Amino acid sequence: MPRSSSGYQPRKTPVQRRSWRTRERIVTGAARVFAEYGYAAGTTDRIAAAAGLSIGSLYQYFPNKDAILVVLAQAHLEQTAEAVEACLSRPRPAREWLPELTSAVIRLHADNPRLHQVLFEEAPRPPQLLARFRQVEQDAVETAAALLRSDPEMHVDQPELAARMVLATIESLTHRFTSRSHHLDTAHLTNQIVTMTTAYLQTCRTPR
Amino acid sequence: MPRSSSGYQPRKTPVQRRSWRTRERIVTGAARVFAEYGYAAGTTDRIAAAAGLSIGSLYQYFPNKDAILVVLAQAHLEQTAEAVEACLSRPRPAREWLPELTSAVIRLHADNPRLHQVLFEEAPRPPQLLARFRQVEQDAVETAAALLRSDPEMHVDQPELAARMVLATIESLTHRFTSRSHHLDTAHLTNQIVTMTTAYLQTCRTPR
DNA sequence: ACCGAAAGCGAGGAATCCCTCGTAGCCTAC
DNA sequence: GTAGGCTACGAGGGATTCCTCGCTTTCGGT
Repeated sequence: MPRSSSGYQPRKTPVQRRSWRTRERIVTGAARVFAEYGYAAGTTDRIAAAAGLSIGSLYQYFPNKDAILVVLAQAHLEQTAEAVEACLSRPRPAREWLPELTSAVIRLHADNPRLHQVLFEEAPRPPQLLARFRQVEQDAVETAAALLRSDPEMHVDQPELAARMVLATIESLTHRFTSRSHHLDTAHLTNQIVTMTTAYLQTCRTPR
Repeated sequence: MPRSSSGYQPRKTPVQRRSWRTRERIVTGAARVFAEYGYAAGTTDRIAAAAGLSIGSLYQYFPNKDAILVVLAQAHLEQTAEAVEACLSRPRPAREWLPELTSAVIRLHADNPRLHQVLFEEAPRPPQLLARFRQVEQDAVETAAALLRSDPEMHVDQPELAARMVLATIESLTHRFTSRSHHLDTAHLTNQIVTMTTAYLQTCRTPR
């Protein structure tokens, strides 16, 4: 728990080129430390050491430990939002965007599953982060629902519900099969998730 | 992190009736505290207070904080194993056991989702617990695969893989939709999960 | 009623951990 | 070249947590 002043804003904005690099070193070092030690044992001392930095310098850039975690989490969140945007921005049938989106989500997580687990499950998520999280999720659901509604090959009964289920399935199964070692390679996993969600969507056809 | 002697065995076995009740008070108190405060802030002091007990007495029954958590987690694990056993013990079509199993899993989690989240995601899971976890999972997969193989209404191509996907989907979606408040009531959630997994299984038919 | 053992008590030791603050080095603009 | 701000340092304060240990209270059989 942070004992210091509240807030997660950066303490000072770097002006010299040197300090920009230092900030980057802290963030990437923190990613390594959190992934290896988890949240609780990922101490600020360790993060500073991993960044090749003194503890005092670290606190020139971040007001507290959680602020570093927030930066990491937000980066992942924005990456995800971008991927969703890229897959769902233009209208096209689910047959096209479903495999693409699944593959993108898996790719985003295959990178460093343990870190994501720490960021979004183990660590405490500040309200600010949670709000953005929900927003990205809600946007994705609404966009996907719209695509389903105008899908010429697919007539699902309740697009909102179907979209939520499909997106939840993609993300949940991705988390599950990348975090623990279930020896399911990326290609097979993508295949299985696409099979499952496609089958589901086809079952949700409106009876006519 | 535990500073004390390693191991998670109970420190002493109760002999008087009084102490059996005390042990129970500790476990139920810990469940409340972990659910409310999470793992890190669920201190042994708080647990002792919730159990109406002094900290010293608590350590007469458990060698360290994690040992209490292990008891809670194992209880849930065994409950799950029983539910799986009850649903998959005798051969019958997926049409019958799939809704039953889904409903049972959801019922087990609807109880206290926050506690399960703490037990299996937030808290560190000792190897002993992880081993049992994998064993229960593997048993369930193998049993379900056997059922799928002998299912007269369903001819899935790779029963092992299909069973793993189905079970993973049931558990993952249950966790997801019970932990965060997604205003999906139990009945609808069951329905959706059954729809999804059934649709998946029917897609996995062996071409003949 | 008595006694040995079981159960209960809680102040405090030892170990971390987060973060501050006084000090020292470095860089850029002039 | 030098002044003044920007960056880096790291010992240690303050807070928190897990767990121990010496002592007291309660129980159950005789």
